[in-house]
Amino acid sequence: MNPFIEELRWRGMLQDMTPEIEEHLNKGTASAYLGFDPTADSLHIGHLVGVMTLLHFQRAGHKPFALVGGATGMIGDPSFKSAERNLLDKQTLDHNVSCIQNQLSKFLDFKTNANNKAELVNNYDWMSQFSFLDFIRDVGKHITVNYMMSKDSVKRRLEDGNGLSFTEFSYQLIQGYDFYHLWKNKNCTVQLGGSDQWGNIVTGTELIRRMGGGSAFALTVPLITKADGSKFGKTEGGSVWLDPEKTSPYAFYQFWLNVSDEDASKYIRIFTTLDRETIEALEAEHAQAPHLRTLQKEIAKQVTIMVHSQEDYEMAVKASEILFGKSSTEDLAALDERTFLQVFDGVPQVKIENAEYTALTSILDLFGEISQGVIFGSKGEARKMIQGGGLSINKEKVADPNASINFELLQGKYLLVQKGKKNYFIVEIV
RNA sequence: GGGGGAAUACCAAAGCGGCCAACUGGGACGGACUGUAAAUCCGUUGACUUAUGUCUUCACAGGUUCGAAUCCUGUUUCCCCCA
Repeated sequence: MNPFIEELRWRGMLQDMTPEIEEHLNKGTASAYLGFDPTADSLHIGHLVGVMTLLHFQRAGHKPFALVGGATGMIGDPSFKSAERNLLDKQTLDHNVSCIQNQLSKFLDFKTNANNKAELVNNYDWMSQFSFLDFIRDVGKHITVNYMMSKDSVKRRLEDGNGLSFTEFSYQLIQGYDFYHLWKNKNCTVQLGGSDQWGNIVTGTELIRRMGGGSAFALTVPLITKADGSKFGKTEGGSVWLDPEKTSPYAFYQFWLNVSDEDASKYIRIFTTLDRETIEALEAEHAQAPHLRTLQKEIAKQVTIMVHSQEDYEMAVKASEILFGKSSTEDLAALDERTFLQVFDGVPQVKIENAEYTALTSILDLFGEISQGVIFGSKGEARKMIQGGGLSINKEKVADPNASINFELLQGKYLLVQKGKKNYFIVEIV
């Protein structure tokens, strides 16, 4: 029985672990690391699982290392990818590394005076010191190719005929060496990671045994899935990023709010730090009145606040109420301009000259060339949508495409156009 | 190498001289219902337009015909059978 492992277990975050890890963690403060691949200049919500794992580790009194793969990112992990990766150039990589480091610093406690202060490391710092010859002599010598080829991640690539380059093949050695390096220099005895990392991690423990004669441990977290089988963390717009420039706090909040009931129980355990009693109480509440979506709201709240801020959360709630609640034209008109623009941050905008606007004779004309195809590709398309009852302006449904234009402009200059349920556009009359 | 078959819109799949911008299913997009859900039901789905219209489509290039996705010739690709 180890508190950290128990915590992961009831949260459904335990996939696999090496045999003696519990006894090891029970001995006192241990150190563990978890790696992040700098494939982009922001983390996305998939990475959050790793972040939470480290967070629980630190909360259990242990010392977490967040490793950003400045070196491994140059190679590309073959794990469960179907094809060879494109390599990023050094400059992009540097940029990505610093962005990700910056984001990570928000989640773990890097400032505490306690001895389990979180630390940020970059494997480029030690890997870049290595010459190729030194590496293959000092590290490569300890691991056989047979061993490396027996990994599922490599086997799969060999079997499906696409093959993999020597570069990607050697990935597990680099990652394995990271573990050895941290074990040797930072007394880091545990590596945490997603279940797809198991093979790489074990190569690390193997290296530690052979090169250092020591023992080290591994624990993996399951891959996050969705009940309907589609990929977790994706929306029509692509990944859900932690960077507010890439995914607005509003969109971020919405993502969590739209999680299905089946997934909500699972996610609230993984992505929030709420304790077991609280979660079970929320689940009971949710079961009583599923339409209130208690679980989704709580997840969305917790995660939005953790990743963004209290203010961003409140703004997202406000925006959601306006966009999806029973708000009316009056409610819209009552917003001050600042709030209005914040709520509709990221919504596509069209600017129309006042003279042109007043010259329009029918609603349909608004979607002709004057709006540059932003809202509709053509007038015919707009007409169909209006006839299908799918268009609202200022929250009021437009029924007749030929009706004349007679809208109250919000803030004296905006029109809020809604296409379908979730697509909003702002027309600004200038 | 010989013989046979197929190529249709995002996908699958009908059509086999005019009634075909092309049945139907899936997907996508809208609507109703609902919990900003699932299930269900309804509508749209070549383009532009809103007239009861024009234009561009049924592998590609030619041809027959008043008229072709439908017939003929050639080309390309794919599948099957025999060697």
